[in-house]
Amino acid sequence: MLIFRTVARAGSISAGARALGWTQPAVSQHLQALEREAGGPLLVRGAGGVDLTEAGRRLLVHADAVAAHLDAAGAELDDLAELRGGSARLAAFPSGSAVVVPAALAALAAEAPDVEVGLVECEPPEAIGLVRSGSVDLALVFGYEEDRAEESLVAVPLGDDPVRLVLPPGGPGVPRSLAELADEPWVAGCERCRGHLVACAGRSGFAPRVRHVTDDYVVVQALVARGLAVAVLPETALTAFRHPDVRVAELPELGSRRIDVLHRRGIERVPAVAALLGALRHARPPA
Amino acid sequence: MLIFRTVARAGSISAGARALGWTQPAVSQHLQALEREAGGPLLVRGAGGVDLTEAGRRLLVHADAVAAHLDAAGAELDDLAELRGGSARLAAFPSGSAVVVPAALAALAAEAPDVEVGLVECEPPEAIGLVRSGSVDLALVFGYEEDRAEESLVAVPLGDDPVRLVLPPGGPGVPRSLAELADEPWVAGCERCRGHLVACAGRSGFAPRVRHVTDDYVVVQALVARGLAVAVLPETALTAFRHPDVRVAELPELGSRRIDVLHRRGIERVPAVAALLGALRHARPPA
DNA sequence: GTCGGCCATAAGCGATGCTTGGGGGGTGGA
DNA sequence: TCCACCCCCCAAGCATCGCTTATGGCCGAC
Repeated sequence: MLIFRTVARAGSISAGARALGWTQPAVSQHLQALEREAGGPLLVRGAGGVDLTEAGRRLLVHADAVAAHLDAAGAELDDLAELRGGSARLAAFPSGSAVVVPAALAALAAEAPDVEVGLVECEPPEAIGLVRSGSVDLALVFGYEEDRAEESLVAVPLGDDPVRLVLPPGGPGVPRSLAELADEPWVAGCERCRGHLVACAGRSGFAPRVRHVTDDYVVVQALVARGLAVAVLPETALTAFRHPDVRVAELPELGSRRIDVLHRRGIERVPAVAALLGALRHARPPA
Repeated sequence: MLIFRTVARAGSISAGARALGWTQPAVSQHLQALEREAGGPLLVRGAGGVDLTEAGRRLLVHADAVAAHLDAAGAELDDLAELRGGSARLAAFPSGSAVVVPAALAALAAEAPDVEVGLVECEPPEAIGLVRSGSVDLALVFGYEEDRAEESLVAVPLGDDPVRLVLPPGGPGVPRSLAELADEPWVAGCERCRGHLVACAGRSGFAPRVRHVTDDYVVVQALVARGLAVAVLPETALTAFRHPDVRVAELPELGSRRIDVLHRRGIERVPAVAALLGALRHARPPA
């Protein structure tokens, strides 16, 4: 149909063929095929070119409209491919939303200002559900050694986030091992973080007394700052917010949590998603 | 692109293939090709089917529009092919316009009421020009033996139109040959008709004295009815109008004129034109 | 764990669709 | 009037395209 359009504009089959870079019989055959399925002649072959029949004139109107839509579609797809538009949706856990995501989004906005990114803050289990259902494209999640990786989703490692000890102010020095804190009351976070604490404590031979439960790292530090408990928090959470009164100690046995970006297989080839993923990786290079 | 549309509606490549009556790999390959020229993924393959990417959703909008235009074009072309619309333009000489054309148009209107026919009344030379330039599709023309056929145009014979002698009332019987009228004053018509008269007279050994010139057969008969001249007129003109006072005589040596429909090669396959041509042939079957 | 659905890949082969070569037809100029 | 050019169609050859069958990976459900 686009061939027909070219010929109609050129005024002759030969001229149309030249415009298309083809030979004249090729174009002629296409037009014959088109006329066959149209059920009647579309153009009258005459001296010095062709004239459109009424059917041809009607078809030309639609052919122009189709060509316009094809052009528009091509332009839109080009825009998307070259990041002059498009969007990506991201789910991220709280401290990641506070540290990694703003940096990544700022970098992405600088290099691709027309890409729109939507953020949903939620804990990893929910984030995984959102990725599976297609509600978001990427999920910034964390996991500990004891957590097993999500199958059927692609995990892009963004590095390790070491877990730190968070102690009240003015205490008696820094403990050398977790076992020294066996009798302290604890603040624990979400289920997975609590699991990690319990696992580490178990390796040190005790079961922590979890007195407070909150996954809000500001609340955790507020409690610790008042001397009501001790806690562990990942480095990232402490980067996001650091209460001036708490003391932070490194303790190798606390290990670290993995920070990954999860996504469905294949979606990483969507330009806007790829750009966001790249920005996230750049904001936190794999350790 | 229409394949993509089907798949997007069906929700999976396999379902789309079933809807199209194809196999799954065929559809899959088409989509890969489409994604290749789109420059990015259009759909994300996942469990239980595919989800559209943003590019896919945008493309789908245009694909729907394109499909709508294709459907509309198909419907219009079907209408034209089956005579539920369309038009044809006809040029015809005066007496033909008065006799053959109305009959043909009435018959055509009865069997294809939605076909519009435009009539231009003019003499054959002008009609031929209109056909050549494409201003009309068909031309009802006449010609005598001495006129040569138009080259490069198709002539469909509609029969012969015998030439009659038109005599004033109350004359002395019917002449047995044209030579008996050698001394009469004549009314002659258009150039070709006058040429035919002169040729016939020449074969009878005289040159007619042409006193009046008009190609209007009503005027011719009015002059003859008043006894001002004698004339020849084709049978068709006398069918269109017959002055009550003139006498009409058959004279074999006057011969006849051919009545043809002329058209450009190929245009007879346009449905509306074919219908009009058929109606003309039916209204005046070839003699 | 196994089954069933979904998708991708690979190989085979018929069909599509391009090309070159030749001929008919019409027009304009020598 | 004839020739030359341009237009188009037709036929044959052949590469490519595109569909098919067959197979394997992946995932979710029973």
